[in-house]
Amino acid sequence: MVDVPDIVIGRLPIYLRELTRLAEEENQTTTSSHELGQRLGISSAQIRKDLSHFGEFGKQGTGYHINYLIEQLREILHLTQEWPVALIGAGYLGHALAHYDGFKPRGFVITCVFDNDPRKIGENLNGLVVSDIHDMESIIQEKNIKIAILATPANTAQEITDRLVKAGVKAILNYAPIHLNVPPDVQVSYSDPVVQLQRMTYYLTP
Amino acid sequence: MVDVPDIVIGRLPIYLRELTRLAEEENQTTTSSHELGQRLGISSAQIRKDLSHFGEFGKQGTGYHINYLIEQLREILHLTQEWPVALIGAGYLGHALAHYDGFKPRGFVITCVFDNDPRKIGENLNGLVVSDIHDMESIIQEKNIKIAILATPANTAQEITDRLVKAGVKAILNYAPIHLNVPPDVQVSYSDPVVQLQRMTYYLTP
DNA sequence: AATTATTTGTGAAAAGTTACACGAATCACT
DNA sequence: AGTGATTCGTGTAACTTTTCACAAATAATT
Repeated sequence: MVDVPDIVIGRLPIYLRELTRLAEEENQTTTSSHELGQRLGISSAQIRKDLSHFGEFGKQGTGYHINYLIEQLREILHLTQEWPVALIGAGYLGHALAHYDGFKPRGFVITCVFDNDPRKIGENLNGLVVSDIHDMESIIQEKNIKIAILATPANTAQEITDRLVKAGVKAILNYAPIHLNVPPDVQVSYSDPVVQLQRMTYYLTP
Repeated sequence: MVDVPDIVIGRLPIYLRELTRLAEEENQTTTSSHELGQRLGISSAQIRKDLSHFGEFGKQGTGYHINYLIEQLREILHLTQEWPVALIGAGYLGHALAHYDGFKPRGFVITCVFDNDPRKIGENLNGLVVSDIHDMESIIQEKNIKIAILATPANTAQEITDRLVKAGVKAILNYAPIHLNVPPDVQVSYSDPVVQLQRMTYYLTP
């Protein structure tokens, strides 16, 4: 279990999401690697191989008990605790993230919001008061926050990242359209809509 | 040039983004695969291999002329035209996307916005009037739109996707937390912040 | 009880991706 | 003009990831 490829880890949240759907919307208690793969456009063999890195969760002839597999995946992904998250940036995107109701049921709670714009500081954002970015480090350390969502313009992103890392943050979800330099023990995940659109236009005929 | 791996295509927009930065912010006219790789955390050999799928853009001893390489990448990715984009969903996320000023300079223009909520229809969203989703197909076909951004709740996403595909859309950027089923000639790109966070928590010690 | 149909977990093969390393071209400097 | 330093493009090797295919276990059916 020591050295599971990151590409495998990246699929586990997608399995978890679809399993939750199967349980909640289709009211199923059991599924198979074949059914899950069908629904996700992934081969059944890949799903079985992925899961086999962590143990034996299925039963020949039957498949997987959905609630049990959900529980196992939540443990593997360290989702048995709720993770507090710092949100940096209270612009339109910050608003959208602060109001998103999909975080809580899947393990995350936005706990504080920061901005450097005096007009935004003090604003109430879905129950959270926007704090001065000057206080970012102290609040993050006080609340022992390890995850941040970066929703600022590109020109401040690296500078804020450096401050987040110094404050002890170990995972950053970056919405700014820029590559971030971080130490090897800090995770970064990127979300630049234009990069995603440009990848797709390659396949389109102009 | 016929069969370039998708994983290579996915890196080209990142090269393009960093090259633009080098040109605009660092005022450089020339760079090397080594410098570009350093800045992006990618090996120089990989950058050269990636580019070699499409031609020979560099010069031994010198490297790459940035503006020329940008132009070539824009042609490869079909970014010499501006792409009109339909935005589905005028909630908080729709607002954020409609106000994002990063689309235009990188090749995309949100041209129409749809929602099914009567309170939102008619609303002015950064210069765009929100249309009734009932009119989605006719407007998309009339404007010959091939790209859509899906910013709706999960429970309507597949149904709207089916309608988009019927209307001729060939690329969908999906923010709803759900896998979409589409025909093989339609591209889908996913952006679910929770999936990205969950991938990172695997590496965090709880 | 025996037979047939499912389905898992996995070793081995196949396919895909990345890194290495080097010839060749170019540039900078003496 | 010659020497040394850069840098590209690329064939090959190393590594990673996916697919295949099958024994073993279970369930359903006769």
